[in-house]
Amino acid sequence: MTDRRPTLDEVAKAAGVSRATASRAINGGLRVSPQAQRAVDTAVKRLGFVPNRAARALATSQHGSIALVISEPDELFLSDPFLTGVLRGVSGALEGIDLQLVLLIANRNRPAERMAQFLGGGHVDGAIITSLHRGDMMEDQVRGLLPTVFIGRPFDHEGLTYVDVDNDKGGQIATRVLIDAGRRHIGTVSGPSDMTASLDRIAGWRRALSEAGLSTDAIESGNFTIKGAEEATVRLLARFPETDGIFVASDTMAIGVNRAIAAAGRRVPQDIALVGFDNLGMADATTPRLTTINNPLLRMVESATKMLLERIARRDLPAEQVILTPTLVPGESV
Amino acid sequence: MTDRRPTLDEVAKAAGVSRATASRAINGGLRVSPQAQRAVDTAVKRLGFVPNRAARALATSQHGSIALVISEPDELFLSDPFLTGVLRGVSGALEGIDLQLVLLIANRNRPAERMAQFLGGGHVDGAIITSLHRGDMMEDQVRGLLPTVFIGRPFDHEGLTYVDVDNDKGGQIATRVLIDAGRRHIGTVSGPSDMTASLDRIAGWRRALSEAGLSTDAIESGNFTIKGAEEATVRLLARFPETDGIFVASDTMAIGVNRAIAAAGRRVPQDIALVGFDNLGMADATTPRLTTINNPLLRMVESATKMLLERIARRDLPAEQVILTPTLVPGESV
DNA sequence: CTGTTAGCGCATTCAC
DNA sequence: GTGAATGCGCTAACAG
Repeated sequence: MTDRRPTLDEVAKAAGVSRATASRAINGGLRVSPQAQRAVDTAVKRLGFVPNRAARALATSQHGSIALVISEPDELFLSDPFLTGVLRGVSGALEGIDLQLVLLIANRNRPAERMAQFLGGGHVDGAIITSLHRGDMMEDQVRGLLPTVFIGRPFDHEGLTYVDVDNDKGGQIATRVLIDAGRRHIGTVSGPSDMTASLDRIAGWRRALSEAGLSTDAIESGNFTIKGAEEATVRLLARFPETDGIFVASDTMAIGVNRAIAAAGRRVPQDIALVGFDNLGMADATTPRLTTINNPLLRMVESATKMLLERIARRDLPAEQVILTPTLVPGESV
Repeated sequence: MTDRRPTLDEVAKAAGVSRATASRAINGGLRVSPQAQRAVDTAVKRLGFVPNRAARALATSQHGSIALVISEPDELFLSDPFLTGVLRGVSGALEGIDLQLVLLIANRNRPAERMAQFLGGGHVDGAIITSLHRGDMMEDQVRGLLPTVFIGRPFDHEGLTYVDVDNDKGGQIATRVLIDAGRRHIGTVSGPSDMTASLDRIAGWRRALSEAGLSTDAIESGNFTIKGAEEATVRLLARFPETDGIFVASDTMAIGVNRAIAAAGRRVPQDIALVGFDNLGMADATTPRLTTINNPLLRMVESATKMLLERIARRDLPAEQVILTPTLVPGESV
């Protein structure tokens, strides 16, 4: 358990070169003679040398790691495929790159401020922040402190770099599908009001309805959870019994909406048509298959990661925003 | 962006003490006079000093980080609440402890061996490994190399420390519920055969059936995914049309099972009774509410994290296994 | 209780 | 192309 790992010194000695040459050979091999390179390579292999990251970090003041911050104060903690998608995407984008992924999850006991303090502490080379809520105060804490890319537009996005899907447009597309299907009493089960994604989707829903001259009163928050959506739907149907279409702000919530509709003795899509949002696998889980809006999450995450890497390499890049376009995914719920 | 962070030297100078004293004051304050402590404290606060982790790691040869390894070769990557639960649990158990969580996700491009190599490289103080598949070869790579706790029994568990739920017993409980409800043709939609959790649950199912003198032929693998489960159920019902009960090895898969049953024109529970496994939120997503087996995942994860911390503190602890007991969660699917 | 002295392992000047 | 020297920021002996 305590067999000391070989150091660069030992490699150099074994290869019959100086530590400096060994170091160069290991880091790209610039200005190293072929034979020295070979000698070092074999020595490295023979001894099983692995550079000590701490020492390297100390010497270069680069840590070889980035933080992934998930700000989720609720107990619920995104029982959504969203999180999984982000993890998978970031991890995938980091393949082949020698960067560690440090995971920071903010919650009640570990508030966002303390996260931010850690980020500012200079322990990582950069950060990707997602699932941000209003009041997290994360924005100011990282602005100018370290390279950061947000996934999902932050509330206070002045001078910040982020990638997002056009949630407003997505809401519009979804709602228009319902309108085009002849529905005239279209409600929405929205996400929590402290996230920009929720607000933007609501805005799109509202805009499409207004343009069509329809009422925008039927809105209830489902908090991005199954149970929350079920309860929201119950309230919605109580307030607006004539509802014949619902834009559900996430596919996960559609499960709850479906249940409430069934409990009310109504059918999808005959009585009430449904359009969801995300298409991250959950749409397959509903019967009938949900019509939904594709959220290009994986592309967003990959962009975010690439942008972060650029920003780590060149710290003077101006803030940049990337907005991807959502698309309709037909199903059988309209 | 490049405003240098204060160093311990500067704190010491500001506090009018030596670097050593400043260091002691910051690390617990042992053998430090009250006034020196105060002086250092205020200096730290005033300068906004944050210890450099790399330097500290280099000096102490402790990295202040543990790895969470998720071994998921499939593209699917656990679209299951399981992963979320593990992340949340580990993150929660680390609260207040100054340990970073480094996330390692193995997949096709980044095979488990390379993970293991990293782990052996001495960049983290310990590791929690979960979602292990047969052939990952992770076991040998970490054995004796660094403190490690597995969540879910590894295949080759000789001398390894792990926590697990008693999957065999869970399978038995689930199957007995079906038997007690009068079902006599009980199949199972299982997980992938390269995970111990799958095999153990199958074993429990088989044992309960054998004891009751019932057939154990009706088994199909659903691979722990919704779609896989749907297809498995189609096959199962084709092979055994008389099936009147199914033990579904995960609640997530139950969604697919449900769909296949509905597509076959049969009803739950009247025609076919269902018992799932996990109770990690997904059971709420099915109609009727799924009868399932509680998987004490959060407790498992918390145990695993605590055990790891102990093992990091005392590297001579003998291997240890913790097996938690699953319990029945009544629903309306039986 | 305190300060002085050495490293931890590596990258990187700078002469050669 | 190579090696000797220096420092990254911190902790840990040691002597006082």
